[in-house]
Amino acid sequence: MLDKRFIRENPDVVKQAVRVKGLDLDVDELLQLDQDNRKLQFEVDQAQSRRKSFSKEFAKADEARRAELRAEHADFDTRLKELREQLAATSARLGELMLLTPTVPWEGAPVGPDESANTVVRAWGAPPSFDFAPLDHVDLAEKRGWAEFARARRVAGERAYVLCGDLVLLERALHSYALELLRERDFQLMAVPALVKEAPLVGTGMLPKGRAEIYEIPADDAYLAGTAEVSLVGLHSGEILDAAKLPVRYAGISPCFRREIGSASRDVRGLLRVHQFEKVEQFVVCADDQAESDRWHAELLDTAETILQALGLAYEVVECSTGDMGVGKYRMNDINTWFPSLGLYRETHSCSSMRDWQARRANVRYRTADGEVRFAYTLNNTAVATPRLLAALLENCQLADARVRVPEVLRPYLGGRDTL
RNA sequence: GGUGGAGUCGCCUAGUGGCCGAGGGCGCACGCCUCGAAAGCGUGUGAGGGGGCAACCCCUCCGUGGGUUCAAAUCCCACCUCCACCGCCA
Repeated sequence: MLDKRFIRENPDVVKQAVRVKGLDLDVDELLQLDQDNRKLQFEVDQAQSRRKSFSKEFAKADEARRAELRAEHADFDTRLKELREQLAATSARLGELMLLTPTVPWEGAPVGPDESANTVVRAWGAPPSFDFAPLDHVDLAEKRGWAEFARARRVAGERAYVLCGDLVLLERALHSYALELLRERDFQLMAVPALVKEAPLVGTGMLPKGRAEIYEIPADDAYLAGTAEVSLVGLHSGEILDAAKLPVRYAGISPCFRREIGSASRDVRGLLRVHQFEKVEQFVVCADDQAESDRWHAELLDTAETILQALGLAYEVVECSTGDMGVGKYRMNDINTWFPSLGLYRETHSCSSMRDWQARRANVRYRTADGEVRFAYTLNNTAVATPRLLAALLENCQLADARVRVPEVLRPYLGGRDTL
């Protein structure tokens, strides 16, 4: 969501953002509605003001005068009611459009319709070379008795999986390592709800646009969140934070649920694209200062890269194009990790700067030292999302005999074992 | 699942239809006093929207949404959250 004043003053900038992001939003309609809405608001305010003085007079009036006033009121109230209805209609429509307004992307983002326009900004590590025929993560896991797919699907349908034995421990190890790293970097560890109400989903920007992607539980007016970000933003919804409390840094861990409705029959094999997964998410609320936000963006990226480097996984950092980054994002960098079985890099992390787009929706503000109330900036990035990263780890660290070498940083969480 | 109680300006609290245009206390800020501070005294103390060149003015907000009424923090309905107890349960 954007500042209405900004839209009024920079309609062309907003239109340009709508265009490069490939969105469907009529900015002129929005501006017209905004103008209509303000006019109506003004009229309603004035009518309301008169009505108040009527009521005061009524309290002091005698019966004869009261009858007169009642008669005058009848007309007046009809008109006020009409005005109110018009105002409700325009402001509801305006609100809908406001929820679709995009963050203006940073000038460095490649302009393009989708991920095909993304560019690689740097790469780290070399894909491993094997002197044996490496297995893909599915074959490897099944060979070791570490996963069940057919049976899992009997229980939970397509894209379901069961992790078994050491793979359960390895998954935990990845999360434990990520949480510990983030704790050392002054992030507050948070285990948050995945079962959430509608409001935080709207607040984060997952709704209304992403409705098809979210599991809904209508009986309880609830949803299953696709990321811990939903709860983390929601925690501060409606608050005015003390500037001294900023930046707020969270490492949120939660199960995540995605319907993958647009991915029918894509990546149906294995652990790459599943409906339920486990993720440690990095999340920051900071002051509305672009330079500071940029620093946090870099730090969130650095933490993710530190994790991948510590795991010894080759990756590339991608600058996401305007068409790929989504409505609310100012800047987005994906990190793609090497998957030997695919022979390519696949997304394992996604780092986003939202400016105040999310904070405006969720109404997260802060008070500056001189008492001014402002919307905060928010950022987020994956730390570790499993089982996708688990699959990468298996494939990259496999040995000729189908054992898996454990990266050193995970060994403390696996009883010191160097292979599984 | 059931029963009862409660949600007011950062915190506590007053408020049972018009004197609430929300009072008081705490906290906070500024001033007086003081060598300095504390205490004391005084003044101020929310958010959002709109109008005006401006000083300033108007409207909305007492958990949320409806309703009754000329008029709602106050009455009615629904929902949300919290507290207590009962039942069930990891």
